[in-house]
Amino acid sequence: MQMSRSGEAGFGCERLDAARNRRLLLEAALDIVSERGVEALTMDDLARRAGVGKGTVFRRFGSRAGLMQALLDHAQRGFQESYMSGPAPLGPAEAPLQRLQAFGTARIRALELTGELRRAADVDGFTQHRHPVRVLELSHLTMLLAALPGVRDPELTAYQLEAFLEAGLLLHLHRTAGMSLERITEGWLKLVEAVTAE
Amino acid sequence: MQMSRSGEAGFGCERLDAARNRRLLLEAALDIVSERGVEALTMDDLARRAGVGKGTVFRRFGSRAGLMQALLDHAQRGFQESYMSGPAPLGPAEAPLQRLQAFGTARIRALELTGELRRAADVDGFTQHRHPVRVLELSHLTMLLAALPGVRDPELTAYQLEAFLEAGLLLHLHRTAGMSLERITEGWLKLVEAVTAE
DNA sequence: AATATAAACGGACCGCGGTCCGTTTATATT
DNA sequence: AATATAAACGGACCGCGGTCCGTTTATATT
Repeated sequence: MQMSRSGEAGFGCERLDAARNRRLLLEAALDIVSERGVEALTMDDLARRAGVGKGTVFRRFGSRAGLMQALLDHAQRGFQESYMSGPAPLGPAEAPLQRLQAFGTARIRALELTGELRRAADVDGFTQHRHPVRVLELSHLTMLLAALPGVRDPELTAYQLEAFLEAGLLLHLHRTAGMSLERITEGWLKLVEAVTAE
Repeated sequence: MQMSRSGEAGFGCERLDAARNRRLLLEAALDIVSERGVEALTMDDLARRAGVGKGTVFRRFGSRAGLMQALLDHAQRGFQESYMSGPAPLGPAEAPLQRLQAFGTARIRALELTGELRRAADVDGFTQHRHPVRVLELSHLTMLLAALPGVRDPELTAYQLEAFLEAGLLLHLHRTAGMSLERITEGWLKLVEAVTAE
């Protein structure tokens, strides 16, 4: 009988061909996205570029949103480390209020880079709030808010803050409504001040 | 030569067959949605039920999201009248701060009824912020916020408030995160207080 | 009433995301 | 090395949203 797979610790226990195909697919996806943008990526195209069958793509990532999620996860890894264990003002050396403000400021600054990717990973509309990247950010915001005396319901307040940072909204404010990133950032700072005031 | 159509004043200048088909389609769509839910509505199905060609559906509503928008617009007409010209606390007889609070409270209370419809009308992710229903609500919030002394940037603050009332988020908070409507409403009231405090 | 014409119609068609299931292959076991 | 088997593979297939374009029709004009 075959050993049952552990299933823990990420993808370390994948079969060799599976791991190789994952890598091929992610590389091909990144190529397409950087060449022609997020919208232009189709799953058939991706399968062809990576030299695998279409079924394999869906076996690996579940859906188009899942693939985007994987790309986003990879692209955000540096940011995640920064706000979890990096230097001030994002990291734990800084006071909670300033970390909150720095968090949003960084997110808004990165809008041009990762905005499209985030929006593509959010298409779902319902499960978008369960994506690992978002869940992690949310628990981070909740933790920071819980450390401040003026906040009654840190979890719900975290959702309120995160809602403003949603990629679709920020892109709309910047591109369609024509607001400058400075103005949006200022709005973020004021919002954080407001919800944390005693 | 034929008279050029005015194009103004809604759909009053539609050809008779066009107007009839619009009505047939909206009725059929409402039937399907109330019978089997928003998700179950397909454009082919709708065309068949209404007894028209598929092209006609898209000629009328542009897209699935456009159709949902039309349904939502119809469903929300009463609410729109309430907050624009109805009695207190939603209407103009009440003070701005209380109207703001009543607005969100009403939206949260109506979640079970129109939440799914709103989410379906929002699928786009980018143009969702340009839909007439939302634009109207947004300008209403902006106006109320502009009447309060503590608000520096009413337009941006309106977006921040509206972001929390987004249907996908509220449904997630209520159904997935398990928060009661009372708690969510309380969060809304606190948020309004916070962003309007001097 | 006859006519012209812009508007509306409708269904064949397209490309996409996603599924299904018979085939292949990596790996544990002997 | 041979074997068993669970996992991975891949491409035909499906249903959907959306488009295209030849055909029909409401309506203004004569």
